[in-house]
Order: sequence, then structure tokens, then C-alpha cells
Amino acid sequence: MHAAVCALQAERPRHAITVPLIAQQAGVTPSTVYRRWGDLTELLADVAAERMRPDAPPTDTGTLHGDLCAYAEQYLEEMSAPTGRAYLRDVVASADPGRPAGRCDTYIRAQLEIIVARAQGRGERTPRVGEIVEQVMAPMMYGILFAVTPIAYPDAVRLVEAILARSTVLARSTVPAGAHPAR
Amino acid sequence: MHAAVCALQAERPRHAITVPLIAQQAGVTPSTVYRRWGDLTELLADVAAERMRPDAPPTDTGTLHGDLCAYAEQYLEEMSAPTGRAYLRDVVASADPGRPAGRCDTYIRAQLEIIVARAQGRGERTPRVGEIVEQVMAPMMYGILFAVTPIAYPDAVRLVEAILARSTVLARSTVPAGAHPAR
DNA sequence: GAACTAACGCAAAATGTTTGCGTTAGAATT
DNA sequence: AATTCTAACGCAAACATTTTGCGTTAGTTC
Repeated sequence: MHAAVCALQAERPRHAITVPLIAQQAGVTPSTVYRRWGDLTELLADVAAERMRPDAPPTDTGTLHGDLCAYAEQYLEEMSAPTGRAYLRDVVASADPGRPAGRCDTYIRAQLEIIVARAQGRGERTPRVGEIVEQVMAPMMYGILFAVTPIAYPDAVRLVEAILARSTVLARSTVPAGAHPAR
Repeated sequence: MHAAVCALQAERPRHAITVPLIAQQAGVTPSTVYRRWGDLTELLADVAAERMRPDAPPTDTGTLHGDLCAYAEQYLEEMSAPTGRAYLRDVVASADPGRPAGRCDTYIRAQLEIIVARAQGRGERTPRVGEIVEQVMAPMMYGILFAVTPIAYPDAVRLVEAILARSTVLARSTVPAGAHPAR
């Protein structure tokens, strides 16, 4: 079923995708879709959330700075494109208590968790995952979904460097100078 | 027409609102609605964006800290409620080039502009509006739209105090000590 | 092995959406 | 002031989608 939706999304604009079409593509009747998902909105939200599930751990560049930049930039590139924005819209549009949007949040945190754990394993000082979500991912999401002047590649780097600079400053005031590299 | 939508939203769940219903409430025919807005999604997005237009300047508490807290808390209270979340969803769901979501961003920045200008008029040092959007409003939006553990009242205060603390720190390194109060 | 459950297909009914055509009200032009 | 033009609307028919009742089937439990 998810495959059917993806196939149609690849060849038609969003507003031209209907439940009967999906049903036909998937070889079932529309009533099956309606009974399982309720309506088109929920189905698309479910598919979009599933598509956002990471298929691999974030790339390991050797430094926290590199890992965060790579992750943020890849996410931005994916979600600021028309296709990605449509996924985000579909995910947010759902009013389901199953909360496809919540799954996105979970996926993001899981990836960041890996990056942070790796950095700590290398002895790097790191912000908490919640802080990264708040100060890097959230502004990017806002930029993608709301901002009139769209957010761009360098902004992602700036956000990452800002939070790293802050955690360094904080660190300097709580641990002896020189206990860890400047970045 | 907007009044008709609001009236229906006040007495029915979101999924029970249809174009023919709105048309009847507004005393027009459905075709009028379809021709003007295209579909229900766009109409709801338009109405939701309009409802977010501020009807008054932000309350003046006498300090930047107080103004920002008041604004952030009022916004959070409004948008984290089921009704407000529905507005946000409707706004984001639109794929219109007219970008109802962009209007929200504009409204927010306009209100923050007022708060910042007032603070500067009092001689307070302030973050830029863009920074406040990025570090206070964006995390709140993310919390409302995505987070599994919902964002709450104290978080808004924390976000405001964090950005003010940062701008104070920055200030200390670029202007003579004592040139402005600690907060 | 029989009863139960959940999910599905089918088809009809209900509801929502699109479109062509005629009308009207207001603005612009002469 | 009369005329033309335009944009928006109502109406109604054609069309598409959504909902629902009923019968069937596959898988599960007792």
C-alpha cells in the first residue's frame, strides 16, 4: 500500500492523488483504504512518516561538528525540496492520536542520539539531544514550514556552529581551561 | 465567509466541516466557495491565517524580558490548545503560493519588532528579531507540531531567558562592563 | 474441528466536487 | 448618462469520492 502511494506520488501532483487511485494501484478496493486509515490525509501522513524513518545511522565524519553539519544539511536538503515539504505537510496535517508527527520527532532524536553518543565516545563535550532539537532542527523546520525567506544551506551550518560555540562557552566556565579542544 | 467557518468550527469537530456546510452557513452556494478558494484545505488555511493576525500590539510590561515572556506564553497557550493546533495544521497544510504560513511568520515578526523597538527605546540591549524567531518561536512551534512530550509554559520562559542570557554574554564581550544591566 | 474475529470485496446510497450556462452588479469607457 | 466589460455568483447536471450494509474468507482460539 505504501508502495502504491509512493508510485503515484512520483508521477502526479499532490492534489491529483485520490483514494480510489491508490486503491487501484495497490489492487484493493477503496473501502479497504477507508476502513484502515479513515481518509486520504491519514494515509498520506502515515506514508510520509514512514518515509522519514532513517534507513542508516548518520554518516560518521569523525567530529561532532562534522556529524551535525552533515545531518542538518542532509535533512534540510531533503525537507526543503518540494517533495520533502509535502511530506512534512502531510505529517503535520494528521490529527491522529497515533501522531505521525511524533514519529518524526522520535526518528530525529534517535539519529541525534547516535551522533551524540559517538562524540562522547571520542571524548568530545556535547550538547544534549534536546538542545540540538531545539536550537538546530526546530529552526530549520520553522524555516521550511513558515518562513517567507526560505532557510538555506549556510543557515544549517550557522545553527550547528552556534550551539557548539555555546556549549563550549558553557564548558569553559564549568571545567578547567584546556580540558577539551576549542571545538 | 470567515465568520461562517468560525461559527462551524466552534460547534463541530474538524472532520465534520465541509464546503457545502460552510456555504449554507454563509448563505452562498458551494460552487462559490470552490471557485474562490479551490478546496476546503485552502479556505481553512486562509481563515486560520487570518485568525492569527494580531488584533493589538503585544502587552507592554516595562521590560524586554517581561514582554517576551508574555508574548511567548500567550502564543503557546493559544497554539498548544486543540483549537490552536488545528489552526497551525490548517495553515501549514496549504500548498498555496499565497502561503498562509508565510503570513503567520510575518505576523510574529511584526509583533516581535514592536517588542524589540520598545526595548531599544528604553535603552535595553536586544537580540535581533530573527534570533528570537529562531530560538524562541521556532522551538515552540516544533514542540507544538512535532514533539511527543508536549512543550509547556515553563519551557517558554526558559527559551526567553536563554536567549536573553546569551545576548547579555555577547554584550559583555563587546561593550565595556557595566554599560548595561545584567538583565 | 468448530466458533470466533478481523479484514476484505462488492455494490448501492449518500455526500462532495466540478463544470457549463445564464444572470447580475459594479467599474470603466465613451 | 448610456453602454460595454468584467468578475462573481446561482443553478443544476455530470462526475467523483466517501460511506455503509452484507456476504465471504482467512487466520486464530478454544
